[in-house]
Amino acid sequence: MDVQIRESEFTDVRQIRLFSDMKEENFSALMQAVYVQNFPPQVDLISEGDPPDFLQILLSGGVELYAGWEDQSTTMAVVRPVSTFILAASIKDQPYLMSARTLEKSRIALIPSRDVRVIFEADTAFARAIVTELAQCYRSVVKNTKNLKLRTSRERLANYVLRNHNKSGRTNFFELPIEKRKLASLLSMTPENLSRAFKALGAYGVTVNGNMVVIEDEEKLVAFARPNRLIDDYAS
Amino acid sequence: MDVQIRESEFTDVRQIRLFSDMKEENFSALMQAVYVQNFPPQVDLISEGDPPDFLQILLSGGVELYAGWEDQSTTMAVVRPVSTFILAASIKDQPYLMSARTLEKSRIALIPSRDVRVIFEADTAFARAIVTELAQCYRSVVKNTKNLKLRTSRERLANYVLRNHNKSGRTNFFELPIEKRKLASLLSMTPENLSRAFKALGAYGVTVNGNMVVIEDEEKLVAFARPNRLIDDYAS
DNA sequence: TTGGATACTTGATATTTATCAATTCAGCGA
DNA sequence: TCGCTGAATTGATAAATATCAAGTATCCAA
Repeated sequence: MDVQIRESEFTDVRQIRLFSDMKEENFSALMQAVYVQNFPPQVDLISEGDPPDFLQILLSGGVELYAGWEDQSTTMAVVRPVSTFILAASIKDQPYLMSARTLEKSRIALIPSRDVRVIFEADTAFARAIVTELAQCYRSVVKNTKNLKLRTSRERLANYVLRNHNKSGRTNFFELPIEKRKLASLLSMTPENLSRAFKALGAYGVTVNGNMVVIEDEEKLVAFARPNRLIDDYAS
Repeated sequence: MDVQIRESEFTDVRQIRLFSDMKEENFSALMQAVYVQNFPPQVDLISEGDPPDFLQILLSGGVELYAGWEDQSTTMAVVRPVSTFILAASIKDQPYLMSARTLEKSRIALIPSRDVRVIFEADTAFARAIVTELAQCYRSVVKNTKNLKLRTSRERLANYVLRNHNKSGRTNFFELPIEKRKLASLLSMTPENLSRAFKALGAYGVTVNGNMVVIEDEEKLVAFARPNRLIDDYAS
């Protein structure tokens, strides 16, 4: 059942970089076209190859972007609120390259791609924001490619642990935000390999218990992971 | 020694999608700021981590984009004329994520990034073209990620052969546009592995002699490579 | 609280890919 | 044309990663 966007969500969406600078009237016009839906976990939102009818905004919950080939499938990214996804397809009006499914109970706002393209033509601030967003997305994927091509699976895991450690305030522990088999796929490894890789990081002061990861000796882990701002820094 | 842009190159540049729709006066303004340089082969043009002073346009020759981490290095892409590179860094004014070097004798036009950003604000057609270009770049890297994560090295090579076969007019043969060790790096494999992979493709009608690749049985190769438009189609 | 489903882990083994070493081959300048 | 240099190939081996098969832990619903 489709529902209205809530006042607080309206504010959240307005604060996304993509929309924050656009003219009030254009933002309102976009929000007129929006509709919001609630989804249970594990629901397919879009399938790769489909035409991009909507730009989607995750309001709450979590979404997995994944892609397949023949009988294989791999997790490409995890989206957390509040942010948009599949912007490039919407803008180019080209088929989705990735599928998306909810990880958990999620609320998602849908803006018809047509409306996005219309406002894009009309609002220069919006156009500028889209450029920034796309450039950011592009750079993220390039970093990910470097991560994949230049590092072993253990090194990828070690840097993943460090990134989450930093993201969660350097408190020397954090909870894995996704289940391990999805993390394995995201890092391009099998669940078995991930399990063993975690064990191997024990030598560098990392211990895992369920979803809880503890970093006992950050220095040692850094020495092994050798993080690099041109790969691991999400900001730049 | 810096030189002037040639009349024919001016026309070539004007025809790049990125510039084709912009106002004459703005294009002229950009071209005023341009300077052109000739480079011998194997010259470093930019280094990852550097600030993006210029948007570069390859007029003739060839450029390799590569990236490193610790003592490793990998080829990320090969640029052919006439096209721009490192647009995202220029627009975002963020450090380059990749280094670039000439593969052969090359002519390159340099536009100060500052000028690009100024004209970007002033010319909506240019802004729109930049969005299209960035979306295209993003989608290319996503396809590449799928290629890397979902396929074995032999499958990547088989699909590489098929793509070049199609690009060169389906004449059942083509010449490798780069040396094999760079191709190996591009496909994320070692030169030794590439050599053996080519040999293995013999079973599917592919023979290699120096830089010449012959496809004797396209059907058989397709059956092995299983190309997919959401990975191998550069257009969409 | 209990049973069943599913994720996770562990061990054994297979496959893929990388590394190292030794030739062979090809291009190029003297 | 010769000889040098670096690329490419080949063989042997090692390392990384995947697969298969149990077993264990965990979560959730009845």
